[in-house]
Amino acid sequence: MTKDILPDLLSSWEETYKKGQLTLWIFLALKDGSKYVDEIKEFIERKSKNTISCEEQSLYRNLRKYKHIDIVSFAIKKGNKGPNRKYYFLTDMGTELLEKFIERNIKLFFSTEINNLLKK
Amino acid sequence: MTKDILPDLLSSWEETYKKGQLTLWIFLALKDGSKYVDEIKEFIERKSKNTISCEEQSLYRNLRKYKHIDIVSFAIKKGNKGPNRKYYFLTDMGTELLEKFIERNIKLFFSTEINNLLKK
DNA sequence: AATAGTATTATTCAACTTGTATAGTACAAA
DNA sequence: TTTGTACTATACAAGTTGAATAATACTATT
Repeated sequence: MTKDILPDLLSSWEETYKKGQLTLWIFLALKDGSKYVDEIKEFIERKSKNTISCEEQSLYRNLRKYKHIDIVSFAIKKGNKGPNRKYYFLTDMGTELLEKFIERNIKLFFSTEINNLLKK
Repeated sequence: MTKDILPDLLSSWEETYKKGQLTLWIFLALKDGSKYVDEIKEFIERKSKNTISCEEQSLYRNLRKYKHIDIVSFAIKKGNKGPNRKYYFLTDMGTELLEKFIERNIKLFFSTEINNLLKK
C-alpha cells in the first residue's frame, strides 16, 4: 500500500468520527445563541473548519429528537424571507447535560497526559 | 420530564460519542508505545477515566482491520503467562494519519473560539 | 496427563447514527 | 401563479459497537 490512500483513510475516519460528534457541535452552536437550522449548519461548518459538514436533514432529525426529550426547545420567529423559522435553544436540562458531557469527555484532552500525546 | 433522566441521557450520548472516538484512542494508546490488546484496553480505560470502556472484541476487530490497510503492524512476543502476544504499533502511514487527524479534528478544541464556548 | 487460564480469530445479530433520496406541507414575495 | 424558504416524515444503505457464541492454540498448574 502506498501513501496515496492517506487522504481517503483520513476522510473515512473523519466520517466515522463525525457520527459521534454531531450532537456536541449542535449543542455548541445553540450554546453560542439561539439559531435555526440554516444558522446551525453554517456555524458548525465554519467553526469546525469544514471538518464537520452536516446535512440539514440530519439536523432536523436530531433537533426533533432533542425537543422530544426536552433538552432543546424552540421559539417560532418570522424570517426576512419565506415562512416562519424555529429558533432552537438549550433548555436548562440541555445546558446541564452539555456541561457534564464537556467535563467528562472533552476536558480530558486538556489534561497533561493526553495533551503530551496529542502534541508530539 | 424531570432531571432524573440526565444520567441516562449522558451515558446514551457517551455511548454514541464513543463510536467515533475509539479509533483515536487506540491510536493514542499505540503512540504511547507498543502494546497488546489487554494493555490497549487498560490504557484507554485509565486515560479516558472510564469514559471509554471498550470490549476486547472491538479492539481485535479494529486492529485486524488497521493491520489489513497497513496503518498498524505487530511483533509477536512471548508473555509472562500463556501463549504469545501480538504487540501492535503504528506504521509510518499510521503515524502520519494520526498527526493529520489530530491537526484537523482535535486542535479545533484548543482554538480560542471553541475554547470559549467549552469553558463557559 | 488432564485442567484451567491466556490470547487470538471469526461470525452473527441488535441497536444506533448519518448520508441520501424521496415526497409532501406551508408560507411569503415577486 | 410561480419561485424560494422552512420544515416534516419515511426508507434504505453503510458503518460501528455490544453481546453472544464457537473455535484454536499455547502455558502453567495440579
